[in-house]
Amino acid sequence: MTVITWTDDRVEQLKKLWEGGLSASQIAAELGNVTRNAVIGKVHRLGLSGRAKSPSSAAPRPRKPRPAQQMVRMPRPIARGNTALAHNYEVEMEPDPISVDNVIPISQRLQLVELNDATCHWPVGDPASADFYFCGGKSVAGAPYCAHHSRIAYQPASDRRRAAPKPVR
DNA sequence: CCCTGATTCGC
DNA sequence: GCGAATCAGG
Repeated sequence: MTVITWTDDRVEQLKKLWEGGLSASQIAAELGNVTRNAVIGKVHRLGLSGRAKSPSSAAPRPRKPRPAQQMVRMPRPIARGNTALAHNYEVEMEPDPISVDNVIPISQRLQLVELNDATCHWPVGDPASADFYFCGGKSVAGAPYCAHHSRIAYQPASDRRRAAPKPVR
């Protein structure tokens, strides 16, 4: 497939047709092998964008944040109640800096069924283990964790720039 | 919804 | 530099 670019010939024809008042799509059809987007893009690059264009088109466009598909950024896929890990390797959860996990009073510890909006959902220990439990502390408003654990759970971790693969468009 | 040009931005 | 995606307007 011959992929021809903008040869002098085609550019000249483009200019002629454009200034002739033809629309971008018409020009694209005339030239062939190009889309009207390509034509418009080229026209702009050539600097002959302003024809007798509509003033409305020159309307001040503030800026487009262009989130494309807005992607919901979760704080972190922290281990929720039960991920049913078949594997046995060390659960790499954020190690508690102050090691509160070991200090949570047994009386406060909860089983899954005991959790509610007011209790901290922070899992402690191996979910597959019998001594697994949830923190059970007092949940902070808007968070499923107590003040201490929500601080851990919602830590920024890392801001990645644009790691969007986007192989096909 | 069709069209238009305009703009942005990943490639 | 190129052009698809996206936008805003008619």
